[in-house]
Amino acid sequence: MPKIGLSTGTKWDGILQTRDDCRFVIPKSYKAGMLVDALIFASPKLIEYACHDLSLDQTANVAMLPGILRHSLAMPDVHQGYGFPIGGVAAMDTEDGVVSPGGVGFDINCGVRLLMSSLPVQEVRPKLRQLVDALFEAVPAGTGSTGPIKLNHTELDSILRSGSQWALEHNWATEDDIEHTEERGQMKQPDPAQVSERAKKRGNSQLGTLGSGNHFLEIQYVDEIFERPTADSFGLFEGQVCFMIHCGSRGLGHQVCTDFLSTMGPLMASYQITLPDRELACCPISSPEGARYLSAMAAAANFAFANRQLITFWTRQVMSRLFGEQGRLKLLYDVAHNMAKMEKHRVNGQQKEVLVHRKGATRAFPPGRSELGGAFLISGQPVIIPGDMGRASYVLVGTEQAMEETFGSVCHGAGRLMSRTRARKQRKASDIMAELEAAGIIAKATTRDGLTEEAPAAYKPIDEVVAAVYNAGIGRRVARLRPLGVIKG
DNA sequence: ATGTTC
Repeated sequence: MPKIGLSTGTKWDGILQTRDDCRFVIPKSYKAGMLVDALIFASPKLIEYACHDLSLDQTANVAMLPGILRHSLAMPDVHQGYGFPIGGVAAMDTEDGVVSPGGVGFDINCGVRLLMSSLPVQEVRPKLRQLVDALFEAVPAGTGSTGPIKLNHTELDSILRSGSQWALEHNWATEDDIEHTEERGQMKQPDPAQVSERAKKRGNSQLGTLGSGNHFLEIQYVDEIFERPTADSFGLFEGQVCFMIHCGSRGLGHQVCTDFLSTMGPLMASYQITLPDRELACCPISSPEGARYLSAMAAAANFAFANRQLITFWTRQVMSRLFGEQGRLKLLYDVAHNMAKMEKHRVNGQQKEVLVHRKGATRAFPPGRSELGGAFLISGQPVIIPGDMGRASYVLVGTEQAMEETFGSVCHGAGRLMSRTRARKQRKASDIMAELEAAGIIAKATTRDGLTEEAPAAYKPIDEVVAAVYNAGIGRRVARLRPLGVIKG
């Protein structure tokens, strides 16, 4: 079997077949225990990147999980994560398959939304510094940051049950926001009783906060439209100022993941599950523990939807103060990047319900899928792909090809190229800030590390990641956005 | 990602 050019020093030394320009395969014969092939979407350059960490080993390991259907999938932004790679997709048979907290990730329902203004970039630039300062003031950011809302137990449970719907009841959201959020901002079958007291304690002061790491609030403008009719139907136009919010379920979701990893790990032997990596802790979907995790995950996901909705509200308040009626913001869409969901897919010629784990991957449904309401039923689902703070972000749209190959999924971002430690050592925060300013981008972060670890050079080139997606036909480009200002944790 | 080692 052909091996592709693996330079010395790469960590991956296994079998990797090149199927075409954007598809690479690790056959199940590679390693005992693999139940299906691993299929990686990439380019010759991006697959090289994936060979430099544990991405491919992890993608092969996921192919060993009981009940996995079709392929263990990796997106072009893949990089190593906890057990599963980030940029991984795995769909499980609901009868004999497993659910794995590591297949969702620590930040349950980490996700991203795009708010559209009606303002052209030239009208915002004169007030850009003021806008960045006001947003930095209005949106709590950073590790352990807390917000102005203190929730009692009853209210927190209400958020865990209702997500964005709770925000609507308190006038933090509009009906239009709900219609433009995946799952209408309310995952089905949440159970607050499955969320530990410790998780609730961590979450009860963190609603409406950004957090740290790769989370951000960015001011952007539409730089290029690739598909005009779709852009028109989404409400996107050249020069338009937009706001991208990227964050998740904060300490609450993190604790839910931690709790269930320690619950499931010791139980695997009793379910006769043997896997090569303890980070792949899992239980059958049909087991009590599997069901409990899914209902706790749904509750944490609802917290994340409400969290992004509150940050939306703070952003609208600032825009209204600075631009009045002109500063109105409409939500294009809100997508989850870290989630396991029950969905109907065609497998081996028949429609069946499967559990799709997406970890650092975005649902990308085509026109006609019943989950999509209103205009998206005709256009297909908007897919929002953040890049890095210096280059670009994208809006894509879902395709039928994705349903056939990736259970309706695409990448979730650029994907890290270097570790946080390496990124920190490589550049000074003041240099990155100066470079961004020279490019007309104003960045404001709570810590210097927040900037160095998230420097553009720490990420893969988003243009190439997105090119791999549309070359494979699993998503189409609608618009590219450029950064103007960024708030970091 | 994360009260960045209960």
